[in-house]
Amino acid sequence: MDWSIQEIAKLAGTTSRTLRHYDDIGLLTPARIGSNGYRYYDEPALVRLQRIMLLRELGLGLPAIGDVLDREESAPHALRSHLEWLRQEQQRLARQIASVVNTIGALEGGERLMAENMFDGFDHTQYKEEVEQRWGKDAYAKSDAWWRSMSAEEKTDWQQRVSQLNRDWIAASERGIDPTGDEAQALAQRHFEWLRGIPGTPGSDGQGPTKEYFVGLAEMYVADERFGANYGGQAGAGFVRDAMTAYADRNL
Amino acid sequence: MDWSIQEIAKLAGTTSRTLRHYDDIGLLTPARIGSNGYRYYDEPALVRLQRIMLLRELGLGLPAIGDVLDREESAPHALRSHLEWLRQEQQRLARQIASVVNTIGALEGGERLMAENMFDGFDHTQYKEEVEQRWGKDAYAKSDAWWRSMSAEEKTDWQQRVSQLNRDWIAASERGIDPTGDEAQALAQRHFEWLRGIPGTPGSDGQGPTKEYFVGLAEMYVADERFGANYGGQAGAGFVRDAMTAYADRNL
DNA sequence: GTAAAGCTTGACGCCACGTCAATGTCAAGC
DNA sequence: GCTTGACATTGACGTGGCGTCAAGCTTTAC
Repeated sequence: MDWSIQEIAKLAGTTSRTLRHYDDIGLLTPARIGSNGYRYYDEPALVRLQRIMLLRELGLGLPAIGDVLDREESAPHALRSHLEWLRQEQQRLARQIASVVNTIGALEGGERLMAENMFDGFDHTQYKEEVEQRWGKDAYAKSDAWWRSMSAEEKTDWQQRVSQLNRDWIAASERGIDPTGDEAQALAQRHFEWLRGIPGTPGSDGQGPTKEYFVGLAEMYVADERFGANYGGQAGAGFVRDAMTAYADRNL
Repeated sequence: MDWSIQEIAKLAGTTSRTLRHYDDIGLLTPARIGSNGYRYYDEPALVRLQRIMLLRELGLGLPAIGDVLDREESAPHALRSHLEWLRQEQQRLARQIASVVNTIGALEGGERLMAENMFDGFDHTQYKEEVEQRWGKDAYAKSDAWWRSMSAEEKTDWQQRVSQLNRDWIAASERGIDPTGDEAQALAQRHFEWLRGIPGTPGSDGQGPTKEYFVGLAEMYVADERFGANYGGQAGAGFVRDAMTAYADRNL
């Protein structure tokens, strides 16, 4: 199964021109090229594109992105590092929102503005060098160390656990059992453990995710129907959500 | 009180070159220019710069930003519109995180990727036209309508309420009363009502902010010391946080 | 069979600055 | 008073990541 250049552009929310540019500079070459000269992309290309766009949001230049991707072995463990960045971005946004709310309050109160507060959360580029360092030399220190410390056996074991968890969720929801019952709660527990194992997740180095984070993720499964497809559609996602929130209420 | 070009650049997290560029194109002219030719900026210039940078993050071009700012009357009510955008960005990020978590799970489970899920939350530019429209012609429909529908009297009334609320928070915290007591809870109630009045805030058109949002904001006051300065420093922010969380526990 | 839509390869354009270069100015220390 | 180093000025050129034509071939839809 492969896609035309336009199809992949729409999927990724970019343009065909950009994809051709990426081909030109050798950043993302199509899976195959038809006898007519058309570019066709496959699934691995999609994964690579997702990573390219993540790195672009990070502010990296295209050559730097190429370096990072080519020095890469495992896509998943690099994606974990991306997650960390994304979460920092969320915090930056949160601070920016707070800053604007603050400015509104001050302006409407007719008070003096405190310059330092006004721009909190704004500096988007400040870490640029640090970012280049991290993604260049440092080789994903945290995430990498974590993944590398596993033996090949442990790695496949980890993968199988994820896969099994997904299947078990679907099976449980299809059997129509009680999401607050023991069996579903055991699944929620496993889900919790899985999240804890992802570096960069809040609480991954300690007691595990916070209640808010855990519940928030569960809600997201339902809120976005396409996302819930992983758990066998809307109904499955709802089941997962119910089980997870019940678990959070009791244990977190 | 005014600042040199470098000082203001550091405050805003940008460069002096950018500020000179903004001066060149007439987007942000210094408050005054010394006899030596140096640029000096004052407080209104800072406010304008904050808004410029917000609009830049929106993806607007500099000429468009100039248009928007010059057509502007009230800074606060425009900032409210910005808030809405920022919150949408947060949601986009949340979806992007979910998407990446999803990809990790799928890759490690060795499952097939579903292309539509992979890029959820990525499209950053899709709304560009819509944004230009909104900030151009549409004249901040929601926020504007809300603000304009108020009489002059109501507007000053609103402003005074904000200002008074801030002062009351500080006074209460300095008196050392119990944050869970009736008096502090009344303040939390007023804070709640204020947030409800800000369009774009989750729940602003209904029952008011959700518990999570309310508590999250309270936590932020403490987490970032500079931000808490509005409430009379660390201690004041802690007091506000305690009162707000107690309020949320009981009423939300 | 024809039109509309999509693909190709160039090639030029462009915005928001980065990055020199050459020079003037301010504050601190000797 | 003189030097030094940080910071300011204007001017000009450079550039990254595409957008945007142009001219022509292919595929799809009717």
